[in-house]
Amino acid sequence: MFVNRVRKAGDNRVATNQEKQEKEQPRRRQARGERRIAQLLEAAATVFSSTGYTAASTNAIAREAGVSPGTLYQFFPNKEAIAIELGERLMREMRETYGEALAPVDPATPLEEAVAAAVDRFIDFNRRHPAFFTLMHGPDIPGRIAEEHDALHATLVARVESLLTPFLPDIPAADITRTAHVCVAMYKAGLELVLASEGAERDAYVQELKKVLLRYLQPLVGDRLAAGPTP
Amino acid sequence: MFVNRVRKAGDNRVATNQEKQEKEQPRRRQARGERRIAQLLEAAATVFSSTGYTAASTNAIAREAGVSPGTLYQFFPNKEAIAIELGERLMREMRETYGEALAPVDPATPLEEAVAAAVDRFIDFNRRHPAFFTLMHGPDIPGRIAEEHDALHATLVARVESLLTPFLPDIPAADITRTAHVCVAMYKAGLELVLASEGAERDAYVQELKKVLLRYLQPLVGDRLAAGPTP
DNA sequence: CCAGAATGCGAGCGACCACTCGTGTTTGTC
DNA sequence: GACAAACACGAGTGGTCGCTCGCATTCTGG
Repeated sequence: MFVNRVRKAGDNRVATNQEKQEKEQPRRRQARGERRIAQLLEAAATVFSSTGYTAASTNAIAREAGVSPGTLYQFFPNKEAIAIELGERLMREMRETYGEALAPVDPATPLEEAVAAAVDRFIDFNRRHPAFFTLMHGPDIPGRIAEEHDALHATLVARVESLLTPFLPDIPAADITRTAHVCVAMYKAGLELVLASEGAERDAYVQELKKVLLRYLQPLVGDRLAAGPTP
Repeated sequence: MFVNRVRKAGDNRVATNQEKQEKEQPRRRQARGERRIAQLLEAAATVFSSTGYTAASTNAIAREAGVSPGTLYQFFPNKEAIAIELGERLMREMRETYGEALAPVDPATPLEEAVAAAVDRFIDFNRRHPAFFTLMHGPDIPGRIAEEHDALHATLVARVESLLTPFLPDIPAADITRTAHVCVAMYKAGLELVLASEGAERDAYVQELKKVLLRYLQPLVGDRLAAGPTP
């Protein structure tokens, strides 16, 4: 279903003695440690979003954070763990901030509003956290993050599906699923376009993205409701 | 004294020895060499499309082609050159096969047909050459291929623009350009969806992609048809 | 048929990278 | 203040990768 996932040799996977200790032993962490972790994750976000996951070296992340490589490994067992933790924090923040953004399944809401609101919110989030797009889109991400991405993708599709279903009672479920997949794919492509532009052009692309989604969905909904908000 | 010298040990990056060689002295190549090159490029296409550019090792390409690493470097100065040559050959084939596919600027052609034909042709090409998508889409591609990609992208956008323009005489050029960018972006997203599925599902996605593009463009064209020919 | 060019091989080199380890410093607790 | 644990450092380790080099083999023109 998804693009080529590369789990490549080069992730020198070594079982370390740290892993054994951290099995079920929550390490007593000082405030300084928590600060370092936040600092490292911020640095990682910067480096990841500017070079991608694979090309980002742990030394570069440590340098960006102003610490030594050894310090980095004091808090993360390996490179992948950094990306996973960062991804999880971003996912959590997104869910907290926009958790219910995609689930106003009230069929009274005009489709236009639902689409516009969802697009605006998600674009806003991605604008504020460029690393999120990098982690969830890169073709070079390791297995674990890919799972997270797939989970997020599935959630998105499911939400769109449930958002669509009340509008489309006569359509087979398989068709609705496919339609949802198309919507998400088009949203992602539009997001890329939006993130790559600035200022007025960016806003214009946001409008175009909404147009694409709306016009794609309108004919389906039109069977049931008169197209657009009726005066 | 044999051929290529230069290249001190430790100069792991850029190849400067090619300039002298290929400047005005095309290497006399035997039929066997041409065969090897084709063989290596085919192997590279396989490896690239299955693992991506960065993760693909030159040794893996050589192994896939059934030759030694040294033999590979007999014909290509470095890894990037392999991708560049492969990209150029694919681009050339695409231009030869579908060169004029996107330029039937006959305004009499219904938009629906134009869109459907273009989509079908390009999808067919990408189905037959999976490496093309990998090379032109990967975020991990080196500078030179990125240039190629940008050139192709610009060409695509320009073609779509010129295809659109006769339908939309009243729209500002900037808007048409933006619309073309959106079309190409949506096409790429749809292509990804199509390439990731198979059989009937694949065909269904092709249909959906056409719908997306058509419905996005229809209102623009519709304005014109409704208003009649402009004086 | 035979010089020399083109082709082929594969062990190995240097660079880089993820990650470690011995050692020293700070911090919390008694 | 004493002690241990957490934190910090950075040179070093093993591994992979792009690429090379000396040498063997095959082709081609004269």
